[in-house]
Parts: sequence; structure tokens; C-alpha cells
Amino acid sequence: MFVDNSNLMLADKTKVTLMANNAIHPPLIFKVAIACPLYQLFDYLAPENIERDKIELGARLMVPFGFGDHRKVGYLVGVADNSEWELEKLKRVDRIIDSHALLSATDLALLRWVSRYYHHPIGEVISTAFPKALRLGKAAVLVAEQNPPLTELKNTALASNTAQQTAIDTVCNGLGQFAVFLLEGVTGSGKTEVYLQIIHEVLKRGQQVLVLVPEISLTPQLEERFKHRFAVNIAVSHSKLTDNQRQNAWLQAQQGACSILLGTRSALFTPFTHLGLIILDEEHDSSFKQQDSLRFSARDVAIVRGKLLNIPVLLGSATPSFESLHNVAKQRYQWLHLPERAGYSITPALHLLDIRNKKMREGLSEALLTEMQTTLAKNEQVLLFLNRRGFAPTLICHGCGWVARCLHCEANLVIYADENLLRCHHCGTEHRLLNACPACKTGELTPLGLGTERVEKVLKKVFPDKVTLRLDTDSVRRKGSLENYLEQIHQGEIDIILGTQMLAKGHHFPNVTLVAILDVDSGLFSIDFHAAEKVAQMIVQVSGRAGRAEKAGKVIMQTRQPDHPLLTTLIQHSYQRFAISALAERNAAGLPPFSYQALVNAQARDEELPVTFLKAFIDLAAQTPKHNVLLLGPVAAPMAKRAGFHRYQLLLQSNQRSDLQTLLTTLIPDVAKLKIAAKVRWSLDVDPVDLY
DNA sequence: AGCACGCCGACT
DNA sequence: GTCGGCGTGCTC
Repeated sequence: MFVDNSNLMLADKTKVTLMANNAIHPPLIFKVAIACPLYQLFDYLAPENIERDKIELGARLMVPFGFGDHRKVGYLVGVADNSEWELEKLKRVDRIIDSHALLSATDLALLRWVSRYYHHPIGEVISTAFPKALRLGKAAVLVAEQNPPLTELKNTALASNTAQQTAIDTVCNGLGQFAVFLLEGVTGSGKTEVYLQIIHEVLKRGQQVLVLVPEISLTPQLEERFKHRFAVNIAVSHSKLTDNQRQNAWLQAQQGACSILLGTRSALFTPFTHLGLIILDEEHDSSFKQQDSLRFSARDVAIVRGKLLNIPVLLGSATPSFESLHNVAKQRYQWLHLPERAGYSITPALHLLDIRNKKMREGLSEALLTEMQTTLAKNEQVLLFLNRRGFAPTLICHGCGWVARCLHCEANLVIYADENLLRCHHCGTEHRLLNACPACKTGELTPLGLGTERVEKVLKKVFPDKVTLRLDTDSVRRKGSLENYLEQIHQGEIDIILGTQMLAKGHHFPNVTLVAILDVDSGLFSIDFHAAEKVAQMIVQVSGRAGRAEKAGKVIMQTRQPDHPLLTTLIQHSYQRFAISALAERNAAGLPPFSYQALVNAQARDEELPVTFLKAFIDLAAQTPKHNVLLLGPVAAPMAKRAGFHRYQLLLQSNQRSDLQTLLTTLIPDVAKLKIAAKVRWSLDVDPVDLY
């Protein structure tokens, strides 16, 4: 009788095949990273009949993951002959999506470094390097067959001054090897021209350039200058573009079809075929630090990338970060200085305007109004800086002292008079503007403090025949309106520009000859030790908007602290001098960059849970052998409640970066496994710049 | 992160 | 009697 043993075979199929495989060659195991919040790789059986030498690390795979027939994209990061798991429990890879990996070995090494340094799950890190469609497993298409001709260059050989030429020569001599250059040059000193001439050299070598800027609004003007100068393919990548546009830029860089990629911090992980230089403009800008999910510093990761690729990294700023200045002092970076304004530009003069006991009109002193009058009479433009949106930051009852507070945040509601609203800047909650005090019913409700909307109203009253423009996130919410407004300013259609932070970033207003910082004091008394650095940078950056070309500029800072050392040092000496003294203070206090920090944040709707979690974190750390890391906290975050969530934090600090890293490496995966970790929203920020 | 399993309240 | 709430646990 014929014996059908197929059932038997089926029952024991896995074992039989494995035995057969073992007889010929050992099983092939794929080590796969998958985008989920787990600090581990997943082992899979390689597809059947695969040739081992055709496997490329970094390739995307489709793998079964989780329940039922669920599939996810995985990233191949290793191949092995064995697994710590029982082979019967391993699933098999469905298919290899990329026969040729889209990431190089160096790209993968960079992503693994990022995962280790920021203690972020490897699968999530790798997936952030890909455009959305590729993350979901879509096939990558070819965007161009060949590299474009890289030698067609326009308008070369512009005259540079000595300092510019020295900077250009120094970086160009360093092409083809790793080095970090800090190009420090005041606004108008011709930094961009230095970039252009160095980029020219890199292009001549047939290599690509990655240029990173902190803000999307800075890309159009740079793109324009690149296009005017170089007849090469220039790709742009930032989050205001469509997924398709970003993917196209990504593929062009990855296939060597573009010579320059200009983008914001998210463009940093874009793969290139032959990257020769990374430029990071406005390197001091805190927008280079991502403040959610993967909290990486684009500046620091750019430097690691330069090191891995053995190419130079050029950091540029008029107000370098203290960390970069410290690295120059330690001779880790080479300092390149452009001390003067190129051409005929005149450095603006800084003045402190003591407003103590002075009569004020909605935040504007008589002396400032007179200065404005004089400037406007000459048909020159005035720029006023006030870093506070809305009409007024507080609504208070003159009768009983009641203040309009947000129900979900530990914050006051901001008055928006035009919209007849009270709005919370932290959770977005809106209320109708009240007519009567809800507490005493009779008291008069009074706006307290100044916002841009309030100052705009008084400006229109005082200067009725002049055109005032308010520039803040509320007024430029509509897409593309910032560019339109900037164009109007350049066309001379605007007389008075009033705005927030967004004015301090890189935009040039040649006909502005008077700049006033209305309230410089508000930045001087923060609990965050970074505050002084940020205020000094803001003052110098805002000052840089004034007095271009042949026209002298004037900068006025209204203050009630005319003897504050930050202000006097900046005015009597320089940003550099202030940086030196502030760095000395940080050294004495054992603060970064003389020590190393990581901040653990925890928040939950329940008020007790964040503290319980952070205490569990401390308990785990205490079980770790002697680690020389100071744990400070838990303490309530500076904004203790936000959008209904109670927030606490724990600061870790060490004199040795390696001590801090070693502790975090063992601690974080264990913390993630804590039961309570699932009940709070927690995050880790390595090298935090915002301590709240 | 997803997604399923599981044990308690208001509905056709 | 069921639909669905989100607490808990798992992913090679």
C-alpha cells in the first residue's frame, strides 16, 4: 500500500527543512531593524535560495511582524549564521524590496551612531532617514540616468577681500579630509560669497554639497543665489514641500543627480553618492535641535557624518554657539574670521536707552519715537523687535486682581483684540474675550503688558501717514505671505516693520537704518543657563538687520537694566568678549560645555504618575554600578502643566560624556521595559538646549 | 507604535 | 443578551 507521509512531513516541516539546510550550509539569519519603539533588532530567516554575496546591508525588506498577516518594512542591518532565538520561532522575510540598498554602509553607520548616542530605537532612526513613501515600502524609481555635467559654472571669480580669501583657501586646502571649520562673520561680511567659492571648488572635483539652514524661510534666497551662480542641478528639501517633492530631492541626491542639496535639519540624513562638503549656516540657531521624537542636533550629527565620510564640515554664524567657540578654543575646530563688512557696509552702532521713570506710550519711549520720526523723515525704514505675539500677554481685573488663565496649562491666556479672543499659546484653546470679570462681576478688565498687535495699533495712531507692517506667526499664517511681505519691504512699500523672532533670522533689509529692541529685559532673567547666550545672539542678529550698503545703522535697546553686564559687555566690547566671560562662568559652575547633560521628561494627565516614573528611573540608576552621573530631580517642569498634562523632569549631568553615555546605554532599555513607562509620556533629550 | 485580548457599562 | 471602553501585553 502506498504510504502518504506528507502529513508527517508537514507536521515536522520546519525541522526537516532546517536539517536539510544545515547539512548543506548553516541557516542564514537577517538582523532587521523595524520602526517601533523597541531597543532591539529582530531576527528573520533569509528568503529562500538567496545568494549571500548579493545581499546589501541597508536594503529595505518586507517582513511579517506582529499578529496575523501583518507586514512591515524592515531594514537589513546585519547577516548572521545563528540566532539567540530558536530557529523554529523565526519568521521568514517576505521579500527584499531593494536589490541595491539605498543607504551606503556609511549612511547606516551614521544612523547607528545616532541611535546609540541619542538612545533612540534603531528602527525609528533608520525610518526617519527615508521619505514617507519609501518608509511604506514603495519601490524607489530612477530619477536620472547619469550625473549632470558638473563643470558648467557661471559668474565665477568674483573679487573677495583678504579675510574671505583666507577662509576660502583654508577650507579648499582641506577638501578630501575631515575637519570642522567655524566661519565667524558679522552680517554683511560676505559669508555667503565664501560658501559659493568653496562650493565651486567642490563641484569642480565632481562632488556634491549639502547645505543646511535652520529655517524654511531662508531657503528661497540661498537657492536663488546658487542658481544664479552654478549651472548645476540644485535640490531643495524641507517640511513645507509635498512628500513627492521631498522624495524627488532625496532620490536625486541618492543617485548623484543633483550637485547641491539645500534643506533644513531633516535633510541631514539624505544619502549621497559622492558628498564632498557639508555647510551648516547659522549654526548657533536652536532650530537645528529637533525638539520631539528623535531629539538630535543637526549640527553635531553633521560633524559625525563629516568624520565618517572624511570630508570637511563648515559651520557659519555671526554669533557662534558657545559650544562651537569652546571647540575652537580646544582646537577641535578651525576658526575662520571675517572681521568686517564686505564692500562699503558700515557696522551699526548699539545704544542702550534707559527707560526707567520715562513716560512710555504702549512700550515706546519718547526718545525712541523721536528717533523713529527722524529716520522716517529721511525716507528710511524702521524695524521694531518685540518677541511677544498678540495684543497683550495678560488680562487682569482692575477690581479684584483675577487673571485669565488657561484651564489646561499653567499659563495665562493671551489677548487677541482684533479677533476678540483669549488664546492659549501652549494648547491653542480659545475663548471669547470677556466683558466682565467672572470673579467679582464689577471690576474693569485691563490688558497687562505688550504684544505686537498692541504696538501695531499705537504705531498706526502715531504715524498715520506711514505704512506699518506686523510680522509674526499670526500675521504670516497664510502660505507664502512672508515672502510677499519681505518683497514689499524690499520694494520700499513699508516704512515701519514690527515683528518677532522671525525677523532675527537671516533676512536682510538694506534700507532699514534704525532697529529698536523694545523689551530687551524680558530675556535677562531666565532660569535656563542658556538664556544669556540666546539673548546675546538675538541682540547681535537683530542688529545685523540694520545699516547695509552705504547707510549707517543705529540700534536702540530699551532697558530698565542699563548696567546689566550682558548688555554693557555687548555694547562696550563684542559678542566674542561676552562669550568668553559667559563661558568662564559656565566653567566655574560646571555647566555645559564643561559638563554633559541629558534631560528626562515625563508627563501624564495624572499628577502623580510622572514623579513615580522618574523615581523608578532613579531607582534603576542607583542599581547601576558606580557611574559618576549626578541625577537632579525630579522637579516640576518650568511649565508644570501643559495641554492637560502634568510635566516633571530629571536632569542627568556628568563631567565625562562617556560616563553619561555608559549609564544611559544600560539604563534606557530597562526604563522602557518598566510597567509605569507605558503609563506616562516620557522622553530623553541628550545635550538639551531647552531645559523645559 | 500598532494591534489583539480581556473584562465591565449602556444600547438594539 | 451584544457593542465598545481603554488597561495590559507582545512584536523575531
